Amino acid sequence: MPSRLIVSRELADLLKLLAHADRLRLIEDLRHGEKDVTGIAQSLDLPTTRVSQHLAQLRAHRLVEERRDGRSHYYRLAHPALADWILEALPFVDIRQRLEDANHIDAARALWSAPDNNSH
Amino acid sequence: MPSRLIVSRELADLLKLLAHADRLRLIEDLRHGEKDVTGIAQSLDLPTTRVSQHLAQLRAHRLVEERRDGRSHYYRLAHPALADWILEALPFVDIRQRLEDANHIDAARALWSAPDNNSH
DNA sequence: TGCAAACCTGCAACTTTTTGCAGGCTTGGG
DNA sequence: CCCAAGCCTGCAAAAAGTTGCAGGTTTGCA
Repeated sequence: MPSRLIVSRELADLLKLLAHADRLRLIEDLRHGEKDVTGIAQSLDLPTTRVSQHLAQLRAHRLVEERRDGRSHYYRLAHPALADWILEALPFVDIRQRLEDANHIDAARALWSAPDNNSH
Repeated sequence: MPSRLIVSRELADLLKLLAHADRLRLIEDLRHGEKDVTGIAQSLDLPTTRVSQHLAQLRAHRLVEERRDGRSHYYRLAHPALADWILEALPFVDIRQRLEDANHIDAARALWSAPDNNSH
């Protein structure tokens, strides 16, 4: 039984789901608590339709959970540890391109880890 | 300055690079040491052309390094820690779909972590 | 009841990736 | 020198992913 093959496909699906700048920012945005679609759209400066489409994908794979209250749909990360795991990839991002400016990643990591301060 | 935006794009590029079943298997295959293109192609059961194309992508992003010896090109992971990081995503793969058969992932993890034994 | 806010989905146009194939380069051996 | 092994790249067809828009649903409020 080709277990390795199956797992690699499923892992690839997960990574594919995460491999989009909007969705990564969205996950980062939900890192410090739930938020409604309009709120996310505003803080990421994206049309709500697009945010909704990204959320639909994340929802289909159970990476986010929804809570409805009135007209608003509040989303939260189903597994916050996944966001932590993503942050651990930052050193590799750095390596991937050039070793010269290894410091701007440190700055970015600080930004991402910090509570939301609207510094896009 | 939109640091967050830049980082999310670069992170997305990295994830995109990894988000392919062949490339994940390839990285896993190199986990226990260097190997030449033909060797990789055989153990993954893929045409050498395809392996070569995947390697070109990984090489372009400095995720693998090359060593030539005679007619063979030997590849190795530039950063083995990245392979470890990938394995840490397996619990999320499991979560992503259904919680019922959480055990087949454990089996797969064992397979992936074990030294190469040709059990595809 | 009527209207608007907040979301969601379907769909078509567009962009990006993947894949196989044809052809090219380099190395080692006869 | 010539051939074959081993690998690489270019290219076009196919597949997959993204995006904006039009239109739909539900909820709250007057």
